[in-house]
Formats: sequence, structure tokens, C-alpha cells
Amino acid sequence: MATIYDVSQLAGVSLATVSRVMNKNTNVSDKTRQRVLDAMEKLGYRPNTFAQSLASNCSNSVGVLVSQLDGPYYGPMMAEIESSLRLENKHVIIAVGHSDAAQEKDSVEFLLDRGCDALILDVEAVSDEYLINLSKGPTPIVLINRYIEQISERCIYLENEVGGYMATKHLIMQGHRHIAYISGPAKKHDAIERLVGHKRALSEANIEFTSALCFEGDYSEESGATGMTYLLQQRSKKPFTAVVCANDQMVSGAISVCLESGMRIPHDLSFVGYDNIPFARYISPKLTTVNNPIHEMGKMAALWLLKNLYNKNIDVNNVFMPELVIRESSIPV
Amino acid sequence: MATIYDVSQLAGVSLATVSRVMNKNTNVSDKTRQRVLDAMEKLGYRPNTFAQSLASNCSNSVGVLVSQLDGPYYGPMMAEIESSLRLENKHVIIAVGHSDAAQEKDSVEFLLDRGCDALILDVEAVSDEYLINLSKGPTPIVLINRYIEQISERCIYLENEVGGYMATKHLIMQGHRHIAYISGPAKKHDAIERLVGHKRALSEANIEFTSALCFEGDYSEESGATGMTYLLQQRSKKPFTAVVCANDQMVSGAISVCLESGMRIPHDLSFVGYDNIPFARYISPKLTTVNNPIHEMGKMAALWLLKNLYNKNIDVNNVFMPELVIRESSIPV
DNA sequence: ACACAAAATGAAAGCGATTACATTATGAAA
DNA sequence: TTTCATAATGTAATCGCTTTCATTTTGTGT
Repeated sequence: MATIYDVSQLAGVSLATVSRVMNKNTNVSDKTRQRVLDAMEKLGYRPNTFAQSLASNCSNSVGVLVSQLDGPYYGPMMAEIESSLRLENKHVIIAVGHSDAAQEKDSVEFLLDRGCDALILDVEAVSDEYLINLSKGPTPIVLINRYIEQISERCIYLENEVGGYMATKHLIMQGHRHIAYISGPAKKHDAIERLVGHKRALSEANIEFTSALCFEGDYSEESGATGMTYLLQQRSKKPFTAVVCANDQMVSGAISVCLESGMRIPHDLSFVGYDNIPFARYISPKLTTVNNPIHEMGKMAALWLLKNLYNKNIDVNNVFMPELVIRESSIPV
Repeated sequence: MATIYDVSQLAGVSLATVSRVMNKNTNVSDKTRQRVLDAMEKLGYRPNTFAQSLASNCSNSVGVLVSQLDGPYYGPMMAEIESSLRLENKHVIIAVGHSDAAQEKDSVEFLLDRGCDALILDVEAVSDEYLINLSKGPTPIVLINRYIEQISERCIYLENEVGGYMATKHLIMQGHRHIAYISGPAKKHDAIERLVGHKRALSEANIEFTSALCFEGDYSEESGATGMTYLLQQRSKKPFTAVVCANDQMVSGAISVCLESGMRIPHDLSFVGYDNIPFARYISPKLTTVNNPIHEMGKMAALWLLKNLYNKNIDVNNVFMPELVIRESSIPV
């Protein structure tokens, strides 16, 4: 592998000059620059990124920490982050936190050790305090899917409460008065917010929140199924005509339970989901759901970094609004 | 940030000794080792990975190139790769090839420039020759989802032909004689193989392959829908009682078209998919499909590297067998 | 032709580790 | 006690680049 030294020899210039042409430094005459470029070409020279990083203290890499890699959720986000960053020749190092505080911290350490110039974090278990503290360190961070007031300008997030409100409001406008809810895990911020939105819509319509009709799932299909089984048992005592689930995966689990027990959806029961995962429109019935522009948020996080870290001139906006996507799983009573 | 030098000063030893204790080199007395460890602890020392990589010419990173990041397919694979590697303190750098030869090559270059110790490649556009050539280079590669005879020991793949055979065979055993097929893109190896398996099952049962009943999709839900629309038009001339799709996404697109036009599935038409993506069991009807252990293949690729590159003692096997998962979308005629 | 500011180039000191080689300490055998 | 192999430690070169500062070249105005 040719080194910068080889290039400098062949071009008949000094190391510094070669370095200058690599780094687009202007103080090089056109003639010299061309000689260097030719030499590089001829030698098939590729700079050694480790040496560059060591000397410049900049790695051109950003660490991305997500809570999971499988599931329909993170793929699009990662895809956007990767492509946005790649365009600028930055690369992404991924780590997974599994929604566990210890693992999340561990992963942060790991990425930091790896010399990332910045971190994009989608973490849920770790405390606000930890993140605030981390943000004071030398490595910039951006948070996806989380709002912390003290570092709000570093937070890219969805108005989950509004989305929760929309979902339930939609059902209420369709005439539903008895609405069950399958929630995400109470330890996750977004799950809490979505539920809060649900309650707001309810109280706005003077409907009392019935905790017997609220089941705490964990965002998985299985828990959606479990929750639905539970709700179906409640139904004799506490009838309901619609259920909103805190994400699409749980809806699909819930619907499959209903279908198995011979119910007809949406005729017997309306459903509204959340996230608008790609499959939502291919599930039958097609899911009415709240759109979560997760890929755009991923992109925005990448742009934020490009702007703040690598000084690109870019507009970023931090907060995203959910949108109701009305399809076929919800009908008027 | 403390450096190795600071540690050596505090511990009262030389740089070399500190380096030795970091690298678990045994030639250090317990007493000294402890002094060094204490010093590290006290200083909160973290080795600089760039310096390490530069000096040792080993980055402890592996590049993973997938064709896409979104979709239900790659998440589980990435997840397994990441966790397996992470356990050994290796990290993964991801890149996306978008099934395009130029982009794939570009990404390979990119990962190589980044000093990856090895590459895990899931590429489809690039030629066998290119890969064979690449495998002769200094950086080891493993191929997922692709078989190339000359470098077969580096290939982790699924017997796609067998899976294609299984899917159709299953329908034939259910009494179906007229079977339509929605294929993946003809330029992708796995799509071709699956189709070959389909044809083998057909000919084994003395059923002629009807090209009018074969539609080439691109693995997306949309193309499944398009394909189904086409097939439905053919149906008056060329009746069929079942359709097999080369992946689950296309099935779901296809089924949704049928449902929209008022058909009842599986009563009016049986379906078999391929891949067994997580959602397959939550779609209604639950999909009969061919299991594709993509996450295991990801894990195996990681293990292969650990074994061959970092000298871990691990058993790896290269070829995976598909398995038929019979659910509800296919019923006897 | 001369002076001088600006532009172009070079020399050399890091960056923070690894590692070959040299040196010293240790302890068992004679 | 002496001798030596072996274990423990240290010295210093090296990895390939960036960057500061010094030096040389260039070009302009006179």
C-alpha cells in the first residue's frame, strides 16, 4: 500500500504539500497539485484513515446507537442516516442498546472509545441526567425520539402526545365512546406520551378513562395478542367498540387474535395503530394508523450533525408532527 | 484524555509494559500488572483506538455491506452480526449497496479505506469475478446469500432452489395442479434459484410450466400487487388455484389485491411465500411460507470471521436449509 | 533592477499506540 | 557463590498522517 511518502517522492514534493492537496487546502499551485494528483493516481494511493484520525483527531465517523436493529422500525431510520452521512464521506458505526440502561451506557462508551466524532442516540433506558451530562462532554450528541428540555436543541422527536390524541380523536369522531387501549411499556417515554394523548382526547369528549380497558404491552406483536385476549375477556363487563394500540405491531397481534376467534374486523371492532410501518397498508384490513416519519427523523439527525459538526450549511427542524392515516381498520359505529 | 504515557509515568514503568498489560501479554509480573491497572483506573485511561490501529495494523472492525437497510429482511441479520461481533469487542461499520454494481463496488472501497479487518458482503449486482478477485486481496471477505464455487468456503448461503421446490411441492401435495408464480427480479441469484426449484417440483409432478402464469416482480409489496393484478387477468384463459411468491412481501401485496377484489383467501386461492419474515404470522391469513434463517446466517458470518480472522475456536457451517412453515394461506383444492 | 508582500513549499515535531531488540532481574542448578 | 537460562522490563524505532513555523518563490509596483 502506497503511503503519503511514496506520493511525495514520486511527485517530487514534500509530505506537507501532498497533505495539502488531500485536504483541499488552497495554498498549492495548480501545477504542483496536478503533479501530486497524478502521482496518487499512478500509485493507487489511498490515505490511511487511522493515521489521519490520529493526527487530526477527527475520525469522520459517527456512532449510531439504536435500541434494536430488527423490527420494522429502525431499518428506515438507519438507512437515512447512513445515506445522508455517506454522501459527505462520513461513516457510521452501529451499536445496539436493547432498551437496557447498562447496555446503553456500555454502547455509548464503546462508541466513544471508537473515536466517533459524534453520536446519534436512540436510547430509552438511560436517565435524562446521564444524557445531559454526556452532552457536556467533548463529543456532540443528538437524541432521536426523546425530548429533554435542557438540551432541547439536540433532540429530534415526534410529538407523540399529539399522535396519541389524533388516534383516539379519530375514533371518537366516528362515534366510538368505548375505546380500549393497548399501551407500550410504561418505562418508555413515547409510550407514556401516546397514552397521555389518548386520555386527553377522551376527557375532551367527556369520556372517562377506564383502566380495565387499558393493557400495558411491550410493543411486540405477541403482547398485542396477549393484550387483546385480556380485553376480550373484559368485554362482557366492559363493552367497547374500538381499540387503539400504541404501535402497529401490537395492532397486528391484536387483530390476529380477533380473527382467530371468529370476529370480523373492522365490523365487530375498529382498530387504530401507530407508526405506520410499511406493512400497515398490506395487513388486512389495512391499518388506520398514525404516521411516524422515523426515516425523516433519522435524516434530520444526520443533517444536524453535518451542520453542527462538519459545518455544512443546512436547515434542520427538531420536532416532527404525526399524521393520521385513515385506512380500513376503523369505521363508524 | 490520559495517554499510555501518563499511565506509564504514574505506574512508574515503561510504555512497553503498559502496552503489554493492555494486550494481555503474559510477560508481566503480577505486581507490576496491578500497579499499571491501578494507574489506568485512577486516570480513567482509555486506549486510543486510532493509535492502536495505526501501530498494530488491526482495526478490530468489520465492514458489513447489505443491499438495503430497510425492509424486514436485513434487520435481524444485522442484529446478529452486531451482537456476535460486539461480544468480542469488534465493531461493525455498515454500508449499503442498493443492489447496484457501482454502488456496491463503491461501498467495498469505502469499507476497505476505512481499514476494516474483514468484510461481510451481501451483494447481488457485482460479478462473481469481482468477488473472487477481491477475495485474493489482503482483506478477508465472507459472502452472505451467495454461492461462488471458487470461494465456496467463504460463502454462507441458503439452498434457495430447495426452498423453491418445497413451496411448490407443498401445493402439489395439496392437490393443486395449476400454480402461478410471482418471481423475484431475474437479475438476482436467489430469485433465479427459487424459480428453478419451483420448476423442478412442477416437472417432477409432470406439470408443465406455464410462462403466462409467471410474473417477474422485484420483491416489493407493490410488485406483488402488480403481479397479482396481472395474474388475475390471465385467470379466465389460464385458470389456477394457487400462487407461490418468491418472497413474503410480494405475497402480502398479492393477497391484498385479491382481498380488494372480493376474493376469499385461502378458499378461492392458496398462497405460499418465502422468507418467513416476522410479520408472516400476523398477516391474515397467516402465511404458509419457506423459512429463511437469515439471522442465523448473519451470525454464522460473524462466527466465520471470529474463527478465521481472530482465531477463535468455533464451528461454522456454510449452507443452510430452508424449511416449510405451513400455516393458513394454503389449503387443499 | 529592486523591494516587499503574498503565495507556495518544506522541515520537523507531534498524534498515541505497538513491538523488535536490548538490558536487567530472578532464581534454580552446580 | 557462581553461572545461566528465563522472566521481566526498558529503549527507541515505527505506523502514516497533520500542522506549525520557517523558508523560498512569485509577482507587483516603482
